[in-house]
Amino acid sequence: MELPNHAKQLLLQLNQQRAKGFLCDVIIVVENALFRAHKNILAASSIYFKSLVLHDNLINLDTEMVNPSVFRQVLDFIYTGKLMSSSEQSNEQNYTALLTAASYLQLHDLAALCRKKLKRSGGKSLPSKPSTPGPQSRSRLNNQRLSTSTPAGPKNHYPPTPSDVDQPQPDEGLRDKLSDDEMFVGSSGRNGNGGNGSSNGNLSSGGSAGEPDLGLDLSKKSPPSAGTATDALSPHSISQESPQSASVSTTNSASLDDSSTTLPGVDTGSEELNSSSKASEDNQNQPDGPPPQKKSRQGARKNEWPKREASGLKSEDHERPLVNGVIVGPKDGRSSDQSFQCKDEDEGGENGQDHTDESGQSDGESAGGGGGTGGGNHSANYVYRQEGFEPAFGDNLYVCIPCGKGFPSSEQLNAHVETHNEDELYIKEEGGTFVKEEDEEEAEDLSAPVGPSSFGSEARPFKCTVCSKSYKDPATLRQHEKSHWLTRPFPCNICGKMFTQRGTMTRHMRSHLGLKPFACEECGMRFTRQYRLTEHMRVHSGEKPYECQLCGGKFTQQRNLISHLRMHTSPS
DNA sequence: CTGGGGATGGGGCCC
DNA sequence: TGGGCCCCATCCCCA
Repeated sequence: MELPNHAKQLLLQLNQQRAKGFLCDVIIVVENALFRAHKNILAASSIYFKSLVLHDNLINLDTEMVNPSVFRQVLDFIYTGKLMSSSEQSNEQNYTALLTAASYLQLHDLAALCRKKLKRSGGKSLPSKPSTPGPQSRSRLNNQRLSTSTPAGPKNHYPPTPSDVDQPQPDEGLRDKLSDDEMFVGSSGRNGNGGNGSSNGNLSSGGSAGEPDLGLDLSKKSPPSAGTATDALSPHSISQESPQSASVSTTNSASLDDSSTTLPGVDTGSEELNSSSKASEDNQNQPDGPPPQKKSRQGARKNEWPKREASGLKSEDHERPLVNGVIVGPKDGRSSDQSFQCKDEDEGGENGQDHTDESGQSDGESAGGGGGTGGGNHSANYVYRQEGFEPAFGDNLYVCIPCGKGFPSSEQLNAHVETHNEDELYIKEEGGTFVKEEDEEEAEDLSAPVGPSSFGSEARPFKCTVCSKSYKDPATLRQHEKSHWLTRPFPCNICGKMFTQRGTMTRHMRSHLGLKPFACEECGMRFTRQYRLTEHMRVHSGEKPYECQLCGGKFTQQRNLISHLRMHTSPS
């Protein structure tokens, strides 16, 4: 007994879900375009994707290898098995580009298809050896850097180089990768920065030089997580997607919707951590008992950040995956960053979901991209609309989210986006919100009592003309002066929040993505920053280096000492 | 119920 | 650019 149309129907459904962003759990960034998709689907169609989605919910593709238009076709192909030709370019060009992309992405069927097409059309332009573009090698470097801790061989790079991908043995890049991931398993290197290898160098591929926003290497050391990697990546396992690989998403289960929790029997193995993942995880890790945490507190804690995120995403939307909707920048106010607002473009996708779709095809109503609207905040999200998914925009498939304008080409969108950034650069002075910072002095004395504390009084010849703070070197002064600017040059690509320092912004991005590279060996808890881990380790060691001079109370953290001191000093 | 303490998250900023 | 440390905010637990 076999349903003849089963596969087809299934694909159809999936494609419709993609159209609505329903259950989409990964965003692929291509230049300024964002595509949403399902990890499982991507992983099932390409080993390369498989390795990427393993640790990341945001994937940045090398723009030298694929552009938004091409990627749209690629994605369509993945979800439909059909090649929709692009009207923008000559067919041959298009197939050439597609072939390059397919090779890069290790979509071998698609590549073969393109080759066939090209051959048929006389294809001498067959790009059998796409030249190695700069960014590519950049990302490769990056990946090597990222995975320095892994012994994986010299070819330890993620985005396979073109020469790799075009090899007949497609799995080569993967194999390298495999070893990477295997290294994650139980590799608890951590601490001294030892552990963890790569994950996505791809985020850094960033495309054409000088693309400040996208070329982020957010993962830096990626989580030693993914105990799952081993089998998830076994070369032949594509079709037998193990539950583990399905569950991997590690980096950000926070952003996965509950579907991710529907993988009960999943033995996450050492996959630990996933600090953000739900309670079920604890059980998975410790099938026969409570989690190792000494305090239930920690168990509870584990949920914290997902919780926050969820709360930010509107409670009605129960854990709607962050990536599912495009997240729009917070309005203002400091803590606003903690409450991302999820664009509800796909309302129907989640609750009202399916249904609506039967009729048809990919013409669902509201599309992936996110309602274009933007509602006037400074989001920096730019979505490339997936064809057919958003009739409202007609031919203008490239839509700028902040203002909702559509553009017929990525170039035009890019140009437009530029103007946004500039605007944002010079606006943003709005009342009051952007304040804070100078409240540090008072606390200073409080924290003084103990701790390694501060300020030697070396020469600080570089003085800020605005606030007269002084610094040892001009670079620091420059950096400081930025804090006086009315503008913040570094926008978060996901929520649009602006930052004065790139580093702060990338760190912030990590929190979106749930990248928590630093894991505690004792309890598996994970952190976004080394410092946090250090701090946390005192919980286990019992060390309490901070002592209150007034009452002798000891604290593991300086900040707690400070708040304690407030208690002493506050009138009440 | 409340306040204090423990613990964690995120942003700013200096080095 | 990344690390480290500061800050505030917040959550949870417990007395």
